[in-house]
Amino acid sequence: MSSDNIELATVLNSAVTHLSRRIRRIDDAQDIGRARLSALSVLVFGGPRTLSELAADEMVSPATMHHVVNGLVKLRLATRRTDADDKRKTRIEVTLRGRQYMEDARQARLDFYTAHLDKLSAKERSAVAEFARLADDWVRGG
Amino acid sequence: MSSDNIELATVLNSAVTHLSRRIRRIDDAQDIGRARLSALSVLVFGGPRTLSELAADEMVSPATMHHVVNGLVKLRLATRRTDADDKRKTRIEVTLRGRQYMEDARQARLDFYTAHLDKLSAKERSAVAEFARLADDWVRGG
DNA sequence: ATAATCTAATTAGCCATGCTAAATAATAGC
DNA sequence: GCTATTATTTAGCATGGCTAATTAGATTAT
Repeated sequence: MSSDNIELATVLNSAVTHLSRRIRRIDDAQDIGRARLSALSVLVFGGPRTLSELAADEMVSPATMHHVVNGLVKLRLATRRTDADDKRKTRIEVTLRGRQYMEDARQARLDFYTAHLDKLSAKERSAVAEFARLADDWVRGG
Repeated sequence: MSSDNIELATVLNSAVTHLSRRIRRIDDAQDIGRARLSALSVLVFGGPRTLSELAADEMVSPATMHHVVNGLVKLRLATRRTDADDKRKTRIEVTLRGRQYMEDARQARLDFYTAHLDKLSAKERSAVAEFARLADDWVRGG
């Protein structure tokens, strides 16, 4: 572990922190809260799943996810129904309305990114693409 | 706006989303919640300020920040006192204990980053550094 | 000097989002 | 059939978000 990497980690930590805050502000412009938006995105991009699976994906307790899903269902962004094979399980599925909602929210983020990417050189865009690839590795590898 | 940039924005959005989730898990290992941790970091790195200023920094209402600061003060991570020049204003300042707390929390994040950076080539590290610089620009420029 | 207006924080009430614990119903294993 | 395990829901609490109202202090206008 070199001191250069400590310095780079510090700079990266700061950048990711500030970027996350900025993205949060974009997300906060949506009508629903962060927990609902995040759970909805798991459903939209990952497909239907049981309440417990969704809770595990989001790393919260089933009780918490129960509340979040209540909110999504109330807003007609998702539906819940008993699993066909196991009456104890509840399957959660995104609605068309929820899918459209997510698309709008995602588009707001993409607009932020593309506005900035459009101003970059090919070399800079290449660096961004490389970072995205590395970050994905980090998250997958733990 | 090119379709390549839309694709890159999509990939970057996904990477930042997943990375943020991962960082959140690291932060969640701390005893205090996100709002308190975030407010504390503003005080540690940006210095003492009034309650309203802190609320504005965190983009929440003064009433919300009032509650968050109550929590920090109760845990002795920050102090509050009436401003010397204006009796309506409350100044919030981090304690030594709070400063140490923040350092521990930050170190947990840096450990995550350095563990991954240590495995990168010089070229890859250079891309990460470039991204950090760009992201900072994006956040500053709005 | 006094009154009117503005400002900063606090209180009050409500809702969302976290948790643990307990309860209920369904399923699995013996 | 009975016991143990599993999935969800309910209950209670704390944190963190909001708006509205209140209180006290500061500034401005008369």
